[in-house]
Amino acid sequence: MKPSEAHDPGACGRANEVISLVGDKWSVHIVMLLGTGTKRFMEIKRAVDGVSQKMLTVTLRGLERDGYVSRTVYPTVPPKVEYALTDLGRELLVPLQALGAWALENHARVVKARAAYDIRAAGEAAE
Amino acid sequence: MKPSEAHDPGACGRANEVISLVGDKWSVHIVMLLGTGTKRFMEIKRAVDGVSQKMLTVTLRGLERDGYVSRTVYPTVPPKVEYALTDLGRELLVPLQALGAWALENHARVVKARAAYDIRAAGEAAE
DNA sequence: CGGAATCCTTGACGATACTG
DNA sequence: CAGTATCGTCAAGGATTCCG
Repeated sequence: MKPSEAHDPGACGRANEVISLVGDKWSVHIVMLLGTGTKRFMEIKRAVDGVSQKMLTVTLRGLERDGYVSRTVYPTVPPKVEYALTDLGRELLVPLQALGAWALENHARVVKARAAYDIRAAGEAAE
Repeated sequence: MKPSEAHDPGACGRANEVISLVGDKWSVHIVMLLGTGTKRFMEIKRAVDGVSQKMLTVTLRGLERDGYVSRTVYPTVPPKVEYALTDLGRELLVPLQALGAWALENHARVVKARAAYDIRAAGEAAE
């Protein structure tokens, strides 16, 4: 899609399904993390700070359903479940990391813009 | 943590502030749309299907605060307010469109994976 | 260990009405 | 036209508990 092109509704609808995944706070974390290699459930839980076990389960299910993540159960005692990126997941990692890199590079500018905005807003409120 | 092990907690925290913007369903739509040129409030509302007036206002405020979007008020009657991407916004557009392009290209694979998963799930439930 | 089930709180969002 | 304000709903998500 060229930038000059109009905002195609149909395309955006379809793209949204994938993008909404990025919207899920934890999905991005997990995909990034699994980009570094196969992990077990508890490893992910420890690595992704602040995630509840429920949300982790739900998120992993969603990623598995969408074909980004594979889930392998070893029927041992105690149970052992490994999560890894699929080919699709590894491909998704590319634009995702591009976005992440941009975010890191430009985070300071966003913070600065926010501070400037808040000062302006405070000034107008006082006037 | 080494660069090869991409998931640096501090970095992810900072990156999240920007990525969480992508999480906002409407923000992406709007940034993409404004990528095609300056728009008025009602133009955006009409173009972005399903957005309520309130959410549009809130989202635009957020984008303005973060420095992605500029807001220009013409004190005429009736009022006229124009929204456009800032330099920062246009730069964000790059990784965002990369993600959007990926989403469009691979949407079919996700749908397929989802269908396969659902069939598997149904089968297990029946067994 | 991994996960399912339950309850419960919060805040995100939509609908509506009003203002400049 | 471009908002602001208020209210009600509703589901996402956290805490907890039980199971294989």
